[in-house]
Amino acid sequence: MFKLLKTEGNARRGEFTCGHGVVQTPVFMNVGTQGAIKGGLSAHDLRNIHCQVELSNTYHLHLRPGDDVVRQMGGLHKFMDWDGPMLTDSGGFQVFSLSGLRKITEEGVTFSSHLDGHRIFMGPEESMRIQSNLGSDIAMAFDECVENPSTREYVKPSCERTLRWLERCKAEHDKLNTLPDTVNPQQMLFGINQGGIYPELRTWHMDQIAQIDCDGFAIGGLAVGEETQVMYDIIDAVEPHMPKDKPRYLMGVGTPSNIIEGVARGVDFFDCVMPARNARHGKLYTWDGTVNIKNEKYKTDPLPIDETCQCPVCQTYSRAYLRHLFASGEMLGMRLAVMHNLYFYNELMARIRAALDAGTFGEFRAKYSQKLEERC
RNA sequence: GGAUGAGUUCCCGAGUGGUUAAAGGGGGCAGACUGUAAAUCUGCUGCGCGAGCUACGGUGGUUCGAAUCCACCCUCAUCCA
Repeated sequence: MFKLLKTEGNARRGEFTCGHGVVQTPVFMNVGTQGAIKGGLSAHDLRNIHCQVELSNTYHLHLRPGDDVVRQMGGLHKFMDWDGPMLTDSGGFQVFSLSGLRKITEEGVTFSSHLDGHRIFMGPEESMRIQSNLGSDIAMAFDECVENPSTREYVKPSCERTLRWLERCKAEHDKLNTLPDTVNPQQMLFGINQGGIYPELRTWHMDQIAQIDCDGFAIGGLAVGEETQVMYDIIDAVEPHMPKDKPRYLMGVGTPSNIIEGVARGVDFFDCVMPARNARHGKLYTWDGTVNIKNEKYKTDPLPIDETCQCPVCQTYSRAYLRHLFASGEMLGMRLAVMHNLYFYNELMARIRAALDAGTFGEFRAKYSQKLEERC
């Protein structure tokens, strides 16, 4: 259930309710692919850094420990001790990221496991069954995330197939939700728009999937090779074709600037591995721009990562200490860095929402969209 | 006092006459990362803008040419008195 509270231009302030709580949007979902945030964060940590929605992955959890195991353990919420809203990605991104290890047919995708090479077949029905076993609040449709740029000749039949897959996802999802022993009977389904960098394919595909009764719609297949401006242009093209009364999710995006620009274009949900991965690699976010904490200039810097940041890391530790932890390869360094960056992203969304509430998002965008990308 | 072995660029370490500013590590410095096959990957790492200069313990020598060969010296390690 999505409630649109306020708009400013195309930007939307909303409230999304699912089985595990209410989500204030725009929201950034914190990525825990394998049921854990890389860098050593627990669900308890996620609460402390104001995470609203946790995101995990169908393909990875199917491989290990197995969605049957997760189901037996009471579902992913219980398994990882996260009682808040949760979204599971369908495995569609792995069609892109593991492109050397899979084969696509009308029926679905055969992967060679990146762990041991064994064959795994995943089609729309399999993805839905796995996500049903995981018991997430939002299941994503199984799609093909197509690399950019790909030819129109490739993208057109691909997004037509992704449409057929969505129909199959919807049918299977509805069936699974009514089973007496389903893990999360309130699980919702989001459809995914594809169409590469071709506006007419994108809008055609969006019009088609919008006719299927999904709980929300995502724009997928962006930030996978194209220029940033091309991504924005595609969002601008697709947005008018998206239902106003349902949440929109821009998958896998992005930088703080991408998120601000996405909100400005009418997006409600985001997720990205970037803040966590960058954190593990020493790139940290501040309200003045980014910091590479490994740099020599922070060797004796007594200040926190960001003086204005209220996160548990900035309340306690100096840049010099963080730098030392990275230089020494101490895992605490990564853990603290990830905590900070995810807190920053969650705080970014909170400020975006506050600006929307106050009707000052335009000013916020002007002030921060570029700044947050730059080295400070 | 004697016998062996060893001293290479920030460190370890390869290199036994020219293609060697010197393999490979480490360390250091910097960069990349967008629904996570990533605690990963990529550069740079003697000085100088440059012609070039300075470098393989030291000094001298052999040679067209030496980190590599010779002599002596210094230092270190191990063993014997």
